[in-house]
Amino acid sequence: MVSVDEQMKIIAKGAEEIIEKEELRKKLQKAGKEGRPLTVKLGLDPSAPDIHLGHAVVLRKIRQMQDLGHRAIIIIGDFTGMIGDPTGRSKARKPLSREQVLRNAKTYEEQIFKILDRDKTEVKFNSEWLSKLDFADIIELASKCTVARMLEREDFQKRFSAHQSISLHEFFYPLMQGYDSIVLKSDIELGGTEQRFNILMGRSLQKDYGQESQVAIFMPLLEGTDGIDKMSKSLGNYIGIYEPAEDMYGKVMSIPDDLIIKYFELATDIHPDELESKKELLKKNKVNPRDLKMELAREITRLYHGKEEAIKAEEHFKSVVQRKEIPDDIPEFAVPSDMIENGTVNMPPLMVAAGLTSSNSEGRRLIEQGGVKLNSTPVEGHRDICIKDNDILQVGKRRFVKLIVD
RNA sequence: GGAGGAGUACCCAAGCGGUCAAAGGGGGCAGACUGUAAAUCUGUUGGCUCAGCCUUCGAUGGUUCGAAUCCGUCCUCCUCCA
Repeated sequence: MVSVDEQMKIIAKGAEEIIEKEELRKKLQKAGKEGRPLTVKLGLDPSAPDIHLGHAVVLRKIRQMQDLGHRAIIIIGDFTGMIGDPTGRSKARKPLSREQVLRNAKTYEEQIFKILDRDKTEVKFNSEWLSKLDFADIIELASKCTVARMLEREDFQKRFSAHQSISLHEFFYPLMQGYDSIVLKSDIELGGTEQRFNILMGRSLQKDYGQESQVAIFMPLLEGTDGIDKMSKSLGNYIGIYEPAEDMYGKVMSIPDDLIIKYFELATDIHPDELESKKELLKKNKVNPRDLKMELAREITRLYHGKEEAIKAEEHFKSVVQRKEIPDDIPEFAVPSDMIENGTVNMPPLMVAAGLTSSNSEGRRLIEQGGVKLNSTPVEGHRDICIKDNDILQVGKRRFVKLIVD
């Protein structure tokens, strides 16, 4: 069994805030003595089913706790999903349809086990208990929270003072999420910082229902590859956990240098001591940030694709990006015979046909800018370009096609 | 229900009768450089059979030699009042 101090250290790595640290220590001590695991709860809102490294921050933290012997309960908020979390919203969310929720939930389930330990995880839908509450139960639950307390929330506050509508049922979102904690008797609940209100509600509700309060652990938001905004699919700055190893590696290499440590902290499972030594190396300029970033890219890729794939992705990066070589496995494109005339070809339409560009004009521009290469030689002019079987056509740094000519 | 305002390219945003394929910024892409697909610098960013032509400024119908710009109708969004 790992010592309590060591556990505290690992759990605290990267966490923005833990409420309360001392309670956590006591829980860990007690659990250690009784030889039982702690129950860690994470609620997932079934509205965005594509998991990227940003979502993975909390999941990784849970995985770290699982590796310390604790167990996780993942709540798929199928019932709460019908209300929609009002957090950060300036308007009431559109409720999701029943089918939509179920479909998303299923996708989630498939994805989370790329990170979590299946043997130490239980997945539950909160409709299981929430749909069974009768009106008297709901009144009792609602009596535990005052209107003033509810309105403390910044998002409600704003909407209220701006005279925007807040439906009563939106007040129930935090209550329901808190009720989940009561049913599960959770010891710890994890969430992003934006979950502060909801998770703290769980703490006070558990106390009201005669339970020991859960410890709240808040994880910070992870910035996307642009280094500015939080990672999100709609901003296009995300690294999905299902992306091919090469893309994942490359995308990590494209993050700004000053995010390297944060990524190590939040997107990998490396030990806190190791993290410290990396910080130290970087601070004292004892390491080239590039090398550290390559290590990061390898580590993240390894987590989702395994060691072998990660090494391959690194090799690919070194050869294609650093040494500007041509990779081995290039997709082939059979050039339609009607595009060839006396062994020559009109280049822009060929690039469109091969899926390298989206219009002839774009292709022309790229050629003029020297971004198109045939067998490593920049293409000059658009028409009457000689091609032969097995020629390598390259657009930009990393789009390649092998031309097949009969 | 009443009164005003706004809808412009991937996004934000200027333009308010011709010189507008439409300023500027962001983002994207490419090139150079480098210690990286970091940073920095430069170029580029509707389409085509490309010194020319075609289609675009919420939709539609007008006025005009000529409209993103003026007028009518419609749609969507915002603000204020009730």
